[in-house]
Amino acid sequence: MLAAERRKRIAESIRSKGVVSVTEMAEALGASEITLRRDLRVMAEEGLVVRTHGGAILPGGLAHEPSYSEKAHQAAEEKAAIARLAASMIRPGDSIVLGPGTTTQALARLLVDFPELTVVTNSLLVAEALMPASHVEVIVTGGTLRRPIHALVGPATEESVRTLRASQAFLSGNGLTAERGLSTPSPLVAAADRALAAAAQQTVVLVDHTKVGHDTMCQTVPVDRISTLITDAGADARQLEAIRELGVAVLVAR
Amino acid sequence: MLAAERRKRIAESIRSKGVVSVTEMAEALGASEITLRRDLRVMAEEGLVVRTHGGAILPGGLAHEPSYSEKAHQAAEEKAAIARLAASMIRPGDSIVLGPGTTTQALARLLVDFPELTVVTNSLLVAEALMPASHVEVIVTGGTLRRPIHALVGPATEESVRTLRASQAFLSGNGLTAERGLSTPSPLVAAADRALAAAAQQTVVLVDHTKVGHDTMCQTVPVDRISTLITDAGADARQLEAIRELGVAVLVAR
DNA sequence: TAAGAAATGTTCGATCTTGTTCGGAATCAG
DNA sequence: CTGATTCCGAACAAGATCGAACATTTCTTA
Repeated sequence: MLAAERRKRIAESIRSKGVVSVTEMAEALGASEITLRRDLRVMAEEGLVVRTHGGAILPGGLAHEPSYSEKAHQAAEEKAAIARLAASMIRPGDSIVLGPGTTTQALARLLVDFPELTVVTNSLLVAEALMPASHVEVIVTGGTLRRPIHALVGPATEESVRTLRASQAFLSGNGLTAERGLSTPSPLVAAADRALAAAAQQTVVLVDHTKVGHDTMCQTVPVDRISTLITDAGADARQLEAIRELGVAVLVAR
Repeated sequence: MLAAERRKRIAESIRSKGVVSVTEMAEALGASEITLRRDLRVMAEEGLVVRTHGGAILPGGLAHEPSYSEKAHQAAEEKAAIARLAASMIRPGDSIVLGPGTTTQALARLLVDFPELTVVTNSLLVAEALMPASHVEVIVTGGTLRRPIHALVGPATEESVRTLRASQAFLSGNGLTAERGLSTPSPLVAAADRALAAAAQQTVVLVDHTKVGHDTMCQTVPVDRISTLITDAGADARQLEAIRELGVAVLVAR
């Protein structure tokens, strides 16, 4: 295994998952931990990653430093798989909407080398992730900063999306059921999500299995407004079937 | 085996896998390692590959220039001093505007523990810096992402500031002279800066000494619209005097 | 066929990379 | 707060890779 090849794999892994662990990568690449640490140190000096205890995360500071352990265990692998499947639905020249959330952020990172694309987002994490995507035009909605999700919400957000039209909106949330559709705990976030969905012809919902069957306070998008659902293999089959019967194309990422 | 054929095979291999190893290719092509090294050296001179220890990789893959983070370290001490002085001008309960730039970002970092404050900004770096500032309400303008300065510009930016009013606008720029006022190289950025300044009763300009006396393409704020200038001790005294005579309060941070 | 030129291979000391050990620092669990 | 665990980097040793210089082969040309 060449050093350059190793670093490339590290870069890929960190771009799709947002985080890498020294131990995991050492095992996956068949190298010792000290070698991985040396790689990460070099990459950190080049600004490609930011070193943390036990691994590294993407640079850009916006991703509030998740001390690794926090973020790593939250279904990062599943989210990356969902993001990959979602990315395959996007065509060059499209205009798309990306909502807040770590899954949409993972999707954004996959669009870095995309040729010709316009992305509308209210998520600062998505905007940050698309910073190196030189062929992607990024339009950020205005609004009030909602710290927990690093996104913009409020009347200004809804107003600034009103004049925009996109082909697809990729949204995430905290809960999804067949009865109530996509939901989040905050009314402000829900209103912003609704506005984003209204700006697109199709709404694609990205949620990992931990959210399927859950319901939270505020409905953002009813099921009949969802055209596609992308989730992972761990999702409850009965819920998925119920959602599918309501006319939603349900895709399971692997 | 002809040299040309060998190089062709090397090029094929590197295109499909992204990397080649000297040892592997030597064995696969039945040539010695020194020959492969010579081939790679020639191909590297032609820009077809990038040489690494043990092999070569595709060019451009890891091309990453840390232009921004580099700039952040220039005159960091002076910028911090300017930011401190600027922060002393802000009162609890104020509404202020922060423009793009590393100096305004430094100012934002000083406001983290500020009680009661509303900040309007088009800079993602400022928004990021204010993420932990739990008592500061952050309003981000909409707009198109301008990557080099991590800020939002364009008609949407100007539109979204139109309904806002603040007491002070803290702006930076790439050049400042008595004749032409504050200037930046980009018309889009200049228009955004003008809109920000128009939303505030007073305009405070923050520039370190390296920018005083410089002039760049697009004027953002004429001198008679500047109420206060904050710079550091290295600035040209004659320029400062000329600016002061035009009615600007000139403060020198130490 | 023979001489010269170009490409290729071999040897060898220098350099770079990698892995192991170990003491210290950071983080976590209780 | 404390002890245990994990992670980190320094220093050294082992192995791999490098280029220079020279030897060898292959190709060209007369």
